[in-house]
Amino acid sequence: MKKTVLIYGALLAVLVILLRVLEYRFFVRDLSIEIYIGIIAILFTSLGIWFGLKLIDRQKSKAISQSGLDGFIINSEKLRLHGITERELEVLELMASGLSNQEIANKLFVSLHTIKTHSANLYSKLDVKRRTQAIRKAREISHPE
Amino acid sequence: MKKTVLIYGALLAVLVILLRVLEYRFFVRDLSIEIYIGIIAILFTSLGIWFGLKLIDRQKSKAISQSGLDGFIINSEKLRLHGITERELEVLELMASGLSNQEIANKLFVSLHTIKTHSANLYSKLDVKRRTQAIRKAREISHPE
DNA sequence: TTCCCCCTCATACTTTAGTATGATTTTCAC
DNA sequence: GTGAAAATCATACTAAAGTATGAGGGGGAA
Repeated sequence: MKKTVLIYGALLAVLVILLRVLEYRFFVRDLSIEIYIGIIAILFTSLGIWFGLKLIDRQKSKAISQSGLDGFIINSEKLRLHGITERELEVLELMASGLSNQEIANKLFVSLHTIKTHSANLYSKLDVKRRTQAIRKAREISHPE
Repeated sequence: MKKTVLIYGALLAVLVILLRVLEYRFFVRDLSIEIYIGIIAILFTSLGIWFGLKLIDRQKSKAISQSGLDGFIINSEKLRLHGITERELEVLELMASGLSNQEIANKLFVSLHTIKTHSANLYSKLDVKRRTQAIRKAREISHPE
């Protein structure tokens, strides 16, 4: 956690320095400073959005998993017995809602690779081969009868 | 939606101008430009975070409004209203049971190509892009509420 | 009988999904 | 603070899924 802060701090510093250098190299006070400021603004707004979403996502997943929210498939308790983790559960739910791996990755702010890893683990835990089977099995486990 | 963008854009512009004015009034190029940039960076990072949160909020309400379902027995009648044929229905059911296209093809004694054609037609009739979405949508149509 | 719909099959792609393996980093309990 | 479990990201594949387009045969309705 502290490392993360340091990294972000460093990144920010680097960006600032880089911008400074750019200013001297290319803008040389000739180019309207408004444009310069605009660039900085956009850059850091993006950074902020990304950072904010990352943070929120972390909080959210914790909160959701406890409130037992949302009527979908998932009976967390029963699925947990199969060794399925919190994150895998999230991925499973999004899968069941019809999203592609890429879309899930965007939604959770992680890479496509990560989603693939999660889903692969999920499949082996549920003893299935495909996402459609995983969805089906999860439903069976959650709502037996 | 377009209005929102305009509002935010205007807000951003105002901020930029304000910063520009501030620069002339108080900093007058004496104060180290790094600090100046830093302030801008922090400001816009905050703006970004706030904006990101706004976005998330909107997504969340949408996502929640569309979930909820249960067992999946397909109500042919209702699906037929969407122009889905008998064969397509069969394919859909087998899909929902987690079979691959190849497996479906074997089961129905037709070629893989045929299954792909059926599923493509199915998707366009259900207005979806993937099999998981088709399954979900079919379930929604069959068991509304 | 001719037209239209359904089912079938095909070629030739592009895009996602899934597998195998390895690595780093967090987190949490002991 | 160590160690184990989770989560992340990555490379490099192979295997499915999905898209676009065309085409032939069969059966029912006009």
